[in-house]
This record gives sequence, C-alpha cells and structure tokens, in this order.
Amino acid sequence: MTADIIPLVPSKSHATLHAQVAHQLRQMLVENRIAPGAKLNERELCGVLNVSRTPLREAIKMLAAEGLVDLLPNRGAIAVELTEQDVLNTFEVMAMLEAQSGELAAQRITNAELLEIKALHFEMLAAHTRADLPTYYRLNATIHSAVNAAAKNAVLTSTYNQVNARLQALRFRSNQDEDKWKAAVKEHEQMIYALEARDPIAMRKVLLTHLHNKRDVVVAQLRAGTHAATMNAQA
Amino acid sequence: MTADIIPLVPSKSHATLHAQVAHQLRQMLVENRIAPGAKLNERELCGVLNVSRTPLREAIKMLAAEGLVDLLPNRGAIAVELTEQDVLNTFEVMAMLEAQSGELAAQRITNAELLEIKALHFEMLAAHTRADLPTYYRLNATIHSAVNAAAKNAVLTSTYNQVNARLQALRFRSNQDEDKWKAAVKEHEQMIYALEARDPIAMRKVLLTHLHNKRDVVVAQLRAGTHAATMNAQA
DNA sequence: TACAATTTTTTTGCATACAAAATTTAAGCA
DNA sequence: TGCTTAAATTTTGTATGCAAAAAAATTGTA
Repeated sequence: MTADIIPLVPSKSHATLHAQVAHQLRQMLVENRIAPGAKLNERELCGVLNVSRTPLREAIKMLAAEGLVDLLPNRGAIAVELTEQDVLNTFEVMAMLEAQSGELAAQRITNAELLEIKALHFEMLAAHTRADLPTYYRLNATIHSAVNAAAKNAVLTSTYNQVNARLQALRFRSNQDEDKWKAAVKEHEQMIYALEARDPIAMRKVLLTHLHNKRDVVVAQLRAGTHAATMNAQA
Repeated sequence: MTADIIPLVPSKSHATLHAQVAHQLRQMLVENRIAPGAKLNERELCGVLNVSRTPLREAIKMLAAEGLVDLLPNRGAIAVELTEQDVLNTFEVMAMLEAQSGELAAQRITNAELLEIKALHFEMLAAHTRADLPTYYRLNATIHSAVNAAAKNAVLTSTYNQVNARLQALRFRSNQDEDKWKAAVKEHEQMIYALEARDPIAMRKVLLTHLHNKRDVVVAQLRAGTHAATMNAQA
C-alpha cells in the first residue's frame, strides 16, 4: 500500500467556493472595501472574485443571516449602514457579551491560557509604545478572542463574533487620541489582574467600563465622520 | 382606470422564494419535523416545498449562518444535533440575553406595553388552569418576546431570537411536571411585579432563576430521551 | 430647457444543465 | 459466506440560461 496522498491545498481554505466567497466578502465589508450602504452588484463581484453567481449568491445569503448585509427583494443586497442608534444598540449587546465572557473566563481560565494572554498583553504594550496602530488593533482583537475562548462556551463565542463583526467596519478606521488610548491600555492591565485573581466580578466591571469607553470613541468618530460627510455634500 | 388588483397571496409571505423556503425550513426544524442529525436531502426537499434547488440551497445557507444546520462539504447539510454540553452552553447565553432584556425592559417599558403583557399573563393563567399546553407555550413565548420588545434594542432582539431558535426544537416536546409548571407560573408573576415596579435588578434576578429552571427541565428531559433512545437501540 | 412617457439595457431571481464527489450496488474472489 | 474492489447511481457544487423586475437611456412634448 502506498503512502496516503496529503493534499497540498491548504486545509484552511474551505473546500467549497461559497464558503471562500463568504470569507472574502466578510473581509471586504469589515475592511470597508465595500462601503456601508453600497450595493453588492452580482456581476461585478463575480468578476472580482472570479466565481459564478451561484456560489456568490449563496455567500451573500449567509452574510445577510449574519446581519452584515441587507436584502432588498428584487433589488439585491447592500452593505448594512448602521445608524447611531444601531451602533448604540450593538454596543449594548457587545458589552453584555464581553462582560459575560470575562466573568466566565475568570472562573474557567487555565494557567496556560492566562500566560498566553499576558504574553499577548506585553506584545500589545510594545505596539502601543511604538504607536503601531495596526499591530495594536490586531493584538487587541486577539486578546479579546483569547478571553472569550477562556470562557469555554462555543455558543457565546460564535454569538460574540457575529455581533462583533458588525462593529469591525466602524472600528477599522477609528483612530483614538492618546489619552483614550492610554486609558484602554490601563483597562487591559486591570483585566489581567482580574483574571489572575480569578475575580469574576472585577472582570465584569472592567470589561463593562472598557466597552463603554470603546463605544464613546466610536460614536464620537461616527459623529465626526457624519459631520464631515455632510460638509462634503454641501461643498 | 380599473381598480388595482390586490393579490390574494398574503403579503406576509416574503416576495422572494428563498425567504419563504427559509421560513418553512426553520419551522420544520423547530417543530422537529426534521429530526436533529437528519440529512437535508435537496432533491427530496425540492419536492416537498415545490421549488428548485437554487432557492432551497440559498435558504439552507441562511439556516447554516443561523446555526440551525451544519454544512458538511460535499455532503450537504444536517439538522444540528445539540450535545448536553451544547444545550448548557446555549442556556448560559440565553440566560444572559433574557436577563439583559428584562433589565432593560424594566427601565424602558411603556404603560401600554406593560398592560399588554399583563393581559397575556392572564390568558396564560387560563391556559395553565385548563392544562392547555400548546396555548400555554404559545403565550409563554409571546410574553417573553413582548418583554424583549420592551427592551427596545433590535440587535438584542435578533440575537435573542437566533439563539432561542436553537432551543425551540428541544422545548417543543418538553412536557414539564405540575410542580415545575406551577413554579414557572409563579416566576412569571414575579416578573410582572418587577416590571410594574420598574425594578431592573429584581427583573434580572427573576429571569435568571426562570432560565435556570427551564434549563434543568430541558436537560432532565434530554437525559430521559437519550436514555430511552439508548434502550430502544438495545432492544 | 424641463419633464413625462416609452423603449432599451441591466440586474435580479429562479430553473436547469453538467461535472465532481460521495454513496450505493453489484461483481469478483478467497 | 465474508470481504475487497469496481461499476452504477445518487447527490452535491457550480455554471449557465431565461423570465420578470428594476434602472437607465431615449424620445416626444410643452
């Protein structure tokens, strides 16, 4: 018997086209390569992604179920455009999910997980010191995911990821000022302390504050952006 | 000019086929007409629902994004089968969502909304007295939805509905004993009091207890069911 | 020019067609 | 019989085709 043939195709790229397309579209929406409110033209996207309409449409339906696009009957899909109220509502849910994740994580985290989070935290401090925003954001997201994973609840994780995805497009361009940034780093430190102490209540409190502040940053930026857009429209 | 022709097709049935199909499949899954773990054969479902594979597949993709079915590459979709751990995880998230809904509802509910919930509660008492389980369940779900609506957060509502849908299939057949049932009714009463008092903390507490008990009922039933299935398999 | 109606073009939604993969059935052989 | 292997069938995944709806362009008119 010959050795099994191990496919060179990376296992990460899901076998099916619609899954790949969904992944790519999600990325495009999160990175604002498709603007909020913009129409998703099927023929156009088929060209860009090099697939036929069938898997593309299947992917779009998944994104609709995830709340990333809106379906308009006979008029296709558009990237969701969040009103300020939508953003506030979303943060209200996110805060709850983060608080619960943190509370459970403080109860269930293993030493290995805690050490990894501490390591990530130091990496993030480095990025902050270098004012390397992209790396900071990546590590920040990784830390929050790690806390979430430590809660050991797959349903919570998937719910968290889904709601969070809707906000990513906003945060992607958010450029907080130095004071707010320092405060966020401080909150992350308190988070580490709460995890080390296995203190669920402290953890919940820190994360609620953290999310509260994140919300304020995003809403401020949103208002500034809306204002700028209004002025552009007037010019 | 002639009078406009008003279509007899109910406007509720969404214009697009894939949306209708998604609705029907969701219903079939929730009502256990498609058993957990069962394969969703496309050709077969096309016959039952009288549509071609295109809208059917689009609907299945939406249900996958909602977590109601699992997609197996090149092997189609199967109705999700929740392990006991999955059920516990789901209830952990549901409890959080209900508690938050209740807390917000206590702060934001209008008098009109409160009166309607009280009316529904009395209807539910009637159903309980008559031991009319189907009506009781329907009203119970309606009340919980009404509380949710009173929280005035659309993101919370859609998240709640999505997570709840995964449990509906289990609850559909759950037949609680008289003591548990009385306790549930009692909890609903306390809920009304907390809403009337606009007491968010009491509301949160009641709902956490309520969900905790619901979880225990479902898990007990699940174990009984699994046990029965095991015995059947042995026979 | 401005505006309305009509034609043309584009786009979406659904059905069908075809290829690849998986499953089932049948055949071959110890 | 029991098991492996190969052929037939089914099923999934993707591409294409067609009709209806929407959007854009054109024409006609004041």
